[in-house]
Amino acid sequence: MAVLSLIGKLTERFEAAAGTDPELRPATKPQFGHFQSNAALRLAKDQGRPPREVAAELVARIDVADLCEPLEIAGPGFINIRVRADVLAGVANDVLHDPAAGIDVAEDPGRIVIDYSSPNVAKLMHVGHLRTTIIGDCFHRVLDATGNTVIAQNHIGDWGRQFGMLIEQVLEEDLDLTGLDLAGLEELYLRANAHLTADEAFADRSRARVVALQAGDTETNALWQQLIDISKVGFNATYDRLGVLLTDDDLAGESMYNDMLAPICEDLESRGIAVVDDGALVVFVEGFDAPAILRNRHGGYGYDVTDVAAISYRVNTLHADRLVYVTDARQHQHFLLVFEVARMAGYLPKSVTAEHVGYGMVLGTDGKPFSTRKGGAAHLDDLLDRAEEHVSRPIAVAAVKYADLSNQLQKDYVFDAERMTQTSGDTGPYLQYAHARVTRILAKAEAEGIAWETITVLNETPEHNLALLLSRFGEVVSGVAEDLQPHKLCTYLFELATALSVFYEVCPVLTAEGDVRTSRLGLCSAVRRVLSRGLGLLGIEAPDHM
RNA sequence: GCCCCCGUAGCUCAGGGGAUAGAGCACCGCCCUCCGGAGGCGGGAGCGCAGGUUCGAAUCCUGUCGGGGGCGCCA
Repeated sequence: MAVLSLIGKLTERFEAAAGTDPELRPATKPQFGHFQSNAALRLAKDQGRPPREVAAELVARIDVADLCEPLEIAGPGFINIRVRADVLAGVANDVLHDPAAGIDVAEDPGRIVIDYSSPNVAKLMHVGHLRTTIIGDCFHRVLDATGNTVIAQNHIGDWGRQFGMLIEQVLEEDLDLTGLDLAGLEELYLRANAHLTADEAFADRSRARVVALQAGDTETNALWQQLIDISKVGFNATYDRLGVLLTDDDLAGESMYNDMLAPICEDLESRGIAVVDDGALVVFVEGFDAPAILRNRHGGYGYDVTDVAAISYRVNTLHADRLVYVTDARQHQHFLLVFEVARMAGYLPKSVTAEHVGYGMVLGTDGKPFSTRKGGAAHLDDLLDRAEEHVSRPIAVAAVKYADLSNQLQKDYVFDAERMTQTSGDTGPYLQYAHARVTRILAKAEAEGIAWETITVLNETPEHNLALLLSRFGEVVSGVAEDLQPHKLCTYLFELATALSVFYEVCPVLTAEGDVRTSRLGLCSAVRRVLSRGLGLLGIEAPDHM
């Protein structure tokens, strides 16, 4: 049984007395106590009475003496709440002993498909893939921790016209693919692309090769499979370096939907949802100026219909009840359009939600799209290399992930390797440090044979602040599971780490005595668990020493 | 031309109806016989602009300016 959050308990009591959601919020200033309610201000409006009078009446009716100090009315009619010290010790103790560290299982856990990462075969992962991979991994962890069944779908680009030219180029060079790695394939890609634009005959052969691939020609498909296998090795090397959850089991490339495309077109056309316009089969959707193009006038299928097919597969075969897409923000309208088409088709029922989480670009410190020092298009590994110029690998990865997740996803963000790897300030390494330091204290206590079991007494303000923060962890995590905004978890963890530093200043742990010492050790232990768990949800390791 | 996203401190970012708008970095001043000072305390400095809704607007609405992006057969 998860810990019922403090704010949850208080809300119940207030609601019982006030008959309305008290909208409890953490107090904006320490002198206002721990929480505040503005309920009286709203009620006063409806009742046409002075707010302070309404507040006074509420205070008289609300029964929270077992949880709080006497309620106070302040300003125009705010009700300020200060939680009793013994209650704070109790909630900290609950977190300490809760195996989930206060994370609640979702009320209505579901099957959630997350579409993320999605690199292209025969190409190295580039800057943009950093964000989708990190963000999707965080969603994966958070949604899993809150009791959902998460199905990752790595929608790799393993189908389409480019394979015609790639395979033709391999045949023409009589290239032995077995000796190549992903970087080698990318070079092949560049050669093929240059060849394509320069040589009409080659372009014709490439088009024919695409047809052969789709027709299942043996030699063509064998080469295609080789390209994919080599690419997978390259992708996995990057995933290992990043420490994300993706495996080959999550691969669900575009090619998977190939056989679904023609039937979908037939289905939609026969029902009058899709129409032929200018030679192409399209779906017009109200509110969108351009239609979705299912099949182009040459009979080829594009990404619109592939994404519709993917929705159908995820709903009908994977039985998802929530679809999450993590791609860059420029594709936002595309996905809204595709969702709408799938709704019109009935492939995406009302009971299934579909969300596109768009993220902004990665910028260099000059404010322009991030590029290599030479000015070229940056690969994902270039970014990690840049961070590793300042700190060792595990810390560099933490720094990059935290920098990515700690601001609002839809905004562009500045990749400043030097700043993000600092161990002071709002950074990943700072949080890792906080975890390492508190771990050290606990280890020392253990080495000295000092045991701690229960948090019984918390008398100092910094202890209260830590306990209050601990009590909020569960709701912060459910919030991220709900609205998919990981920066809120980052902010929370940074506040917790900062509160821990303040605590150290005034509350000696090992040199304290009796219940005070065991309580402080317990508090440290609970904070350590939440830091570790919280970082884990961001996909960041929490080392015991640095 | 239409549509989407974003304008908060010198810089990087939180806050998205509620009290005197917060943090980090940088800068200045204090605090080290102290479990990890990779700290703590204090200081200066800000909601692009104009209307509107509201008891109350950085937050919601409209307009406007600025930046980025998207607009039929690429993904």
